[in-house]
Amino acid sequence: MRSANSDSKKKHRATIKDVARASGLSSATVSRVLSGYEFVKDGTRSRVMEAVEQLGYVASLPARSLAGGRSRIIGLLVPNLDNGYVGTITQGIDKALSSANCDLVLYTSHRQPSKETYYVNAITNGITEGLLLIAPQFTSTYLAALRERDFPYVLIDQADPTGNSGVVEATNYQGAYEATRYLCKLGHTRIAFIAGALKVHSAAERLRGYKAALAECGIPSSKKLILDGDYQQQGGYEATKHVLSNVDPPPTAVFASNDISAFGAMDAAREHGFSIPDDISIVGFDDVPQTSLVYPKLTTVRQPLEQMGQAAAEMLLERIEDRSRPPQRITLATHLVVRDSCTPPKLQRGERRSPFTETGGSVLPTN
Amino acid sequence: MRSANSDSKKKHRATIKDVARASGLSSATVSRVLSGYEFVKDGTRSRVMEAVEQLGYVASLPARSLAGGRSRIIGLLVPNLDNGYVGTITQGIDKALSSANCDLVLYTSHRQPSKETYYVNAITNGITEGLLLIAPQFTSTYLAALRERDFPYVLIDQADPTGNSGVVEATNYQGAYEATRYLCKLGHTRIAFIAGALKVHSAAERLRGYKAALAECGIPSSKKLILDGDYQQQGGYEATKHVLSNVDPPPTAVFASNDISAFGAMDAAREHGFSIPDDISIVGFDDVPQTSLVYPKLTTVRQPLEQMGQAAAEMLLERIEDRSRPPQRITLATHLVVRDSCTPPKLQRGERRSPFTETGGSVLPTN
DNA sequence: CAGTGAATTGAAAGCGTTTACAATTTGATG
DNA sequence: CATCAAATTGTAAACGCTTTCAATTCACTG
Repeated sequence: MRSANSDSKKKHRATIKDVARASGLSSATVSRVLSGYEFVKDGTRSRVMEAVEQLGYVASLPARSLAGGRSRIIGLLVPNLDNGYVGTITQGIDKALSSANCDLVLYTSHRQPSKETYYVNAITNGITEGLLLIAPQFTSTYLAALRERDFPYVLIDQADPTGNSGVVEATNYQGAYEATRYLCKLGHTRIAFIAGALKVHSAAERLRGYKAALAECGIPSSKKLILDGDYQQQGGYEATKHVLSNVDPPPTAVFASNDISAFGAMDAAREHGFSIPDDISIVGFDDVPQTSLVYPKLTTVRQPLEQMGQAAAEMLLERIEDRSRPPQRITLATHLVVRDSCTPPKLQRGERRSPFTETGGSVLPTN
Repeated sequence: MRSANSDSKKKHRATIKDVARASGLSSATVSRVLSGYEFVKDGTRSRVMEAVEQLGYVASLPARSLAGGRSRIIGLLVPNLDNGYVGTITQGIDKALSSANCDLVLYTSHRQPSKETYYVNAITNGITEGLLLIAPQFTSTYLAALRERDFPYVLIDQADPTGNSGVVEATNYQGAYEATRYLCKLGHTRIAFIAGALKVHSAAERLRGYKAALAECGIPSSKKLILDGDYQQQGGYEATKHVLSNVDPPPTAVFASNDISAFGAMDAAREHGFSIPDDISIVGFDDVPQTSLVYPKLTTVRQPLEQMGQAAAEMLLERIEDRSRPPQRITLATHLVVRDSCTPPKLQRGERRSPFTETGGSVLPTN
């Protein structure tokens, strides 16, 4: 109604045929030029490019991928978006993908809580060439379907029990070990541990690291100090609340399986009248951006989230190029980042300072 | 190589023809059933559904959208992902989209810094049915291209100068006005303002609100107290650093155009030896999740980010359904959320407390 | 029981690419 | 100059779906 073009005809976007016509070639040749085929005359190539430029032509994604070409779209399955964790990883993914000229489709895993398989079906039947999964909980359901389709995917911060998947993770065991050891060396002997969702591989590894460090420092690990958690702030809060009111004497330090639950622990400690770090030391895991926003700044184990995202995206791209390549596993190093949330414990009546007092390990300078 | 199927043949995913064959109908009928066409016999419908179920059939997205069907994919153009701002909005978008059974393709705007138009071309030629833009800076370039294609889109937290776009935003002017007024009523008379990137509409509005409140409270606004900012933490830090060292007497309060730059202001204030809120009050804008993580908890103007995302997604969906619908504009209310970062100013020698002392306005209870 | 319009289904034409396959050119060789 | 392989381009067949168009079937009406 409101159009008043000279040519009339609703302006259709340019198709490959338009380019072919404009350059006096066949659409096959145009396609070849555009997909970088080798055997095209230079003159032809430039004629095509000129027409493309002039018409503002961009290939239709659906058509291209229907015809078997590459869609250059990668799927990303995330559990949520509200904390920096996923955002930071995604940043890395985006970096790698944008240099490979790929786009990202976001899937949130809460979406079809029941029928995961259907969901995976939907993803793999889409325009997506591959899938990145950030710390998925239901690996078994997903992975079976994915592999059955021979669909390229990479797990981020989660292991595949069968070991058949591409995986990018960090040294969870080692990181937890170092953090716990750090607390021991500060003189803490009652160190509570807030576990993550234990079906997630990283959570189990961190627990292992915690126990190992305790053992090495000659501190018996106590069931009462190992608390259930779920990687959420609320969970960290409740666990800490519980341990402070029910365990006597209370722990002098809390090692939370991730930063988010460490934030919850901080809340609970303060609510309990404890000041951080004077009355209780707190350590987190991940080093999400918020760690240096909280007060006091949180000492934590840095997981190179952005790099992990980047590495995973690159791995996926390689798998897409070469389907035969066997699944790799990349483990990136974690580092303890010492900030302001830890200090040696106050001595209670009758307590002696533990023999470990030097600091050690691969400790990064304060940030 | 490793397959051992009875039928052999690399297992192709089921197509519509397979379903047709399995149900003894034509693919046209299957298509009709699947797209909810009205005039299909109940018996037919159930035969189709059965076959679909049995084969685990999911329609191919590329094929469907090539053929003119709906792809149910929405594009989202974001400036970045590292702060909670975008994440929270996206959460809302995701909520609305998932109830409409749509997926999300993520585009980051830094990607093609030079040729935006090409970028828009690429987006609109893709599988995307519509586009959501979060606070885009280069509206003019984008919008022209978008409108020329008659491509449905909605702006979030950014206005279109020409007023031809669907827009979802918050009461920026009003929010800034209330926050400033709140500071005035606490007794502050030297209130610094850290501006946002002024090409973003919201930033300009917030500045307007600040000035208006000052005027109403009879406080002359001073150029020296209006600082350049860019909505980034670093910018807030530098602006505050600057104003504290170069303006005498220094401001007793800082109103930052968004939370992120308020965090920067907090850093700078502390670095300058000021304690918050005793020596200086600070107010932010947005109410990102981090606000209650920082110490002291930040008093801020809450922008209903999640709701904004949701509203925008819904608006876009409507526009897609009915292209003729004129562009709407939704403005959601902001509220001042009082936390711990503000207090009446300490009186300097010779100063009198300002006449405004009651609190007022639409103030939400502390959180 | 013929007639009529609605309900129901099928056949086949695209949608815009990619990609065998085939045809034509070109260049070098003998 | 004939010959052969390589280089270059075109033709046309998919890809898997939606959607006209037409055909068939139904349910009534008169």
